[in-house]
Amino acid sequence: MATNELIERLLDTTESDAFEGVIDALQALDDSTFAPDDSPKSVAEAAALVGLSPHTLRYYEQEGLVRPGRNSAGYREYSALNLRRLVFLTRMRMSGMTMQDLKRYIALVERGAETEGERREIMLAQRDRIRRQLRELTLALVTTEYKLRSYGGHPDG
Amino acid sequence: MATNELIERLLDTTESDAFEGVIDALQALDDSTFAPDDSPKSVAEAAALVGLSPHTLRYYEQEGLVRPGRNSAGYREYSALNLRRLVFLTRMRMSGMTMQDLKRYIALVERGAETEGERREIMLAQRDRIRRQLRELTLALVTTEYKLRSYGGHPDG
DNA sequence: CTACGGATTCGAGTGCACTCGAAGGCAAGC
DNA sequence: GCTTGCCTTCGAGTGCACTCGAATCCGTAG
Repeated sequence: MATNELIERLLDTTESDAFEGVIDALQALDDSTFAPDDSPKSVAEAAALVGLSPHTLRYYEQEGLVRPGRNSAGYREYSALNLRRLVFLTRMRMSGMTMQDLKRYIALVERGAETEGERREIMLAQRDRIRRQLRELTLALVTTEYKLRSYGGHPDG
Repeated sequence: MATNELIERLLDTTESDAFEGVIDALQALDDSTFAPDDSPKSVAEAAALVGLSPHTLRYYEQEGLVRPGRNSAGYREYSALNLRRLVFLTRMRMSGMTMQDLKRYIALVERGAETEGERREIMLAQRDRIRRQLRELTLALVTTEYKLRSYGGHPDG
């Protein structure tokens, strides 16, 4: 998977120009991975593409986070744009953003460009949370490495 | 806070010797931070030191994760060893280890040194989970950076 | 002696994010 | 035309990890 390679490059990067380049590359990769063509996807197909269950996708819709179209039989049809939205939602959820905050954010998106300032605030707060989590996770990683090294030594669990 | 500096050094480190050195340094720092002296701590003091609520500490005890002593009045007394255990528990919880797995692990610890092999397996699995999470968080960070850069541009939320 | 903060136990309640089940509709294959 | 399988809606149920409340006990300060 080329994503890993790009992430490695990102983590090694210090100049902000290269950083931006990698971000764009990852975005392009996302688009081709999650929306391989323009044909609308059923709820099952969309779920498989983004790694959620059909149930969860319906739940997200009910909460106002996505609005897929409907075909003549009333079935959901997820466009490439819908899929991009779903990928964004899963990323944010995985990074600990709550459903409530996500609903607030998406409501702003639907209200249009004049809400960008407020959205920016939300994303800045989210970035801080992610950074703090990265720190905590690193600490946890250190702790498990320490445990792994200590077997046969320290007796304190 | 010196922890951050040590983490920076850790993340910049490639030789495994230096890696181990930093791990030990962090462990020593932990010990002095969370058990400043040898006097046993009350449930409120212990909670403040590790950043949990007294309620949660009692809950952990009820689940068999710590066994603080008791004073003559029946109050809990957390020793330095108990505190180390609590720090470990919070680190593992923060990194997404479930209460069930933690209970399993601690039960093995209490059974003594002959369970080290099994404990090692659990910690290896935990390390993998943490690494995966680091990857997911990085992806989420990239996504929020992308959003932050895109305001004024892309119209797709 | 009494008030007070903080300790104890126990079981019940909360919030989050799904997750499921029931009852039924639609379209392709035999 | 009937089965099969995925689709629909709706409300209810689940699992996790706390979190709280009520009733009671302990020890120091005034």
